Amino acid sequence: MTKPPTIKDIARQLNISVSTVSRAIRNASDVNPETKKAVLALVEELNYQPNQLALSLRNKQTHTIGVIVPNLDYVLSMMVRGIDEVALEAGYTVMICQSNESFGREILNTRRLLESLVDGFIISVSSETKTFEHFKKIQEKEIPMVVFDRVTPQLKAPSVHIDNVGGGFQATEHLIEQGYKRIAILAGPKNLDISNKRLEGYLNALKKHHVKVDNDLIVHCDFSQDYAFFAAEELLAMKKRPDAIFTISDRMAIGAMLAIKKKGLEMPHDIGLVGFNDEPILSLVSPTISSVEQPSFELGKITAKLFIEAMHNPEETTPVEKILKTKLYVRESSQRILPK
Amino acid sequence: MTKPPTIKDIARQLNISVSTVSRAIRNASDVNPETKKAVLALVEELNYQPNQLALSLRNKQTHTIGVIVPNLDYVLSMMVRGIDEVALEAGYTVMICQSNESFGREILNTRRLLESLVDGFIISVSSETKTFEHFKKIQEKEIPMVVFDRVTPQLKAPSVHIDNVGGGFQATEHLIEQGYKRIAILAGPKNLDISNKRLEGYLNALKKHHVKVDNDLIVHCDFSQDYAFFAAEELLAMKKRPDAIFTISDRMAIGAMLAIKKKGLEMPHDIGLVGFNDEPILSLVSPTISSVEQPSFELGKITAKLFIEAMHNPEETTPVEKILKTKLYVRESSQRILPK
DNA sequence: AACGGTACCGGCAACGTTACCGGTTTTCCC
DNA sequence: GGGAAAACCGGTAACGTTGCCGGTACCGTT
Repeated sequence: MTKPPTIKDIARQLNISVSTVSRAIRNASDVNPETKKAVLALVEELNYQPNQLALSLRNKQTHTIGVIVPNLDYVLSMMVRGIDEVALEAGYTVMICQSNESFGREILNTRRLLESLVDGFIISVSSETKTFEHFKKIQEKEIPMVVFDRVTPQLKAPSVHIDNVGGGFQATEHLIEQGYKRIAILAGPKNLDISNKRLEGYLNALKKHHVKVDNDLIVHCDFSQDYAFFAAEELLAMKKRPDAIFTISDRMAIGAMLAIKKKGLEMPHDIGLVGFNDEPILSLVSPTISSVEQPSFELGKITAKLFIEAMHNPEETTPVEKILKTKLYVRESSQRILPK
Repeated sequence: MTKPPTIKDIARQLNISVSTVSRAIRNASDVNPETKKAVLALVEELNYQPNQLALSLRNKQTHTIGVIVPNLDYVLSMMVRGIDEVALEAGYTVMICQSNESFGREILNTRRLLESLVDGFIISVSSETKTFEHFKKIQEKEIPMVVFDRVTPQLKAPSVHIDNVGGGFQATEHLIEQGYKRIAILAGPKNLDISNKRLEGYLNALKKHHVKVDNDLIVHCDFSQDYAFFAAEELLAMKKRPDAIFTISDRMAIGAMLAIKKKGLEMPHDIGLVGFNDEPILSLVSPTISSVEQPSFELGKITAKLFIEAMHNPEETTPVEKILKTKLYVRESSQRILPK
């Protein structure tokens, strides 16, 4: 285990002081070109690499960003790739932690990353999270933080997310326009803002088109396919069953699709279905499923850019909020009226 | 920006030396119980957290593992979750870097992680990677390293992977037993060991059952669905077209499926299809697609465990190699003969 | 010859922590 | 009561780096 060379080794071999070596390596000023050349030559020869730990200790920054995500499903892993892309470019290394949708795990991750002295946080909250004390700690220490995708009004921080209200509206209005009358929504956990917003969009669309809201058609369950399946089964077992379902995620849409098939109903004739996220799988199943697309990769990139900005203007007064537009992709599952 | 409290602050407030504080905090020995109590009380009050950077600098270890993966698709993100799980338990923080299947990016990631002075590496190589100098650098520095999933004989290191030969064999033998005569294989890039091994299993199965190898039925393409689609189209356009296709990934199986449907062929009657990975999507498409399952989450956990072992026995002579069994899931796409 | 300026360099302290050594006081035992 | 051991504590150096300050040598100017 030959220890890596340090600035001291170079100084010793060249019979000069460490200060001079240090200066030679970065700051051209105040150092004889000859000396500098000698130092750089030796740097090359010994393959000297500055010790980042020592630098971090001295400069009080680690050039590391802590990213906390609830999971690494299709959407989030795209977003993470976007974050990674931009961060790497800007000289940051990213530490990705998965909370696995667990509140406890999220707290642990936060603590670990704080201990690692990351320069900042990029966060998407877990579905279990209802209190935000662990994140407040970050803010108390005045460490930059940006939330993305799963944001929450309870956390005053710069945020990047899609227009969830708009997305919910797009999906619902589309179903209305296709002539569906009893449109149900499979929403997520009630504490998740992302779910509430999509629900809000759903309600907005109903209101705009003077459709009466039926609370029996609003169902909350968790994001998993299985839960969505059971929830959809219950919906379909109602006396006056819905003739369309809007699910706020594609995973749930798959669950709903399975329930619909099991019940023997035909899409889009008997019932319409629209999901959210536009995962590739939707064009592979039969019938293909309509969905609201969000620009995941782009969103990740924008988040990282915003973070880096926030990093450089530490004292921004009003937290920025960036909202990205969604786009509805209409497929077989909801298209009763063919476009002319 | 109130600076976090240090051991010095505590010492000053209690009028004792930093050495004593340091001892009080971890090593019970050589410190008066009274003093210790006072220190711990103040630790609590000030909410003191040891500075990991300083610790790392001193102890020459960062308790951080660098993980490099080519992407975060279904299989790899499961594996990463397994790694994360075990590492976190053992007190390590994980830095996940995606190479995006790019050789250059992989090198950059390696360098960055080396600079970050991670305690070790857990690596799955990109599909572009043909030379391994960048990883050799890790070994020269005698930093522990474990490779997983996408391993390569060119890299002498402890490794964890599935039995790729066995998996390829299972899939192919199954197709033979179902009565398919001209079985094609869609393999991956030629430099990927993982692909070559599955191909080897394919050849083994043919040999065992005295089926003649037809080189026209062995096609190499990259892992993407689109490429697989085109490759499958070409296969199906042959004069003597294959009556079964084994693809070494599910993404490719999807591509092949689309080509088969476009051609108007029926699975499993006209043609059989078996994929690899057993992604959930396979049971959602129609027909459902058979596939070779690998225990991804488990594999990740085992990898991390092996890494931690390697960490503690730095001078292991023979690199361990752990091989996990695969399991074939037979679905509609390949089941011509119904089980009795 | 005296002075000011510049080019170059080295020493010290500091970032936060701990290992090691040496010192003082107390306790214990014969 | 003397000596040894135990209990407790503080100072120093070190991990690798850089900012700051002060110092020397040389040059050109008056």
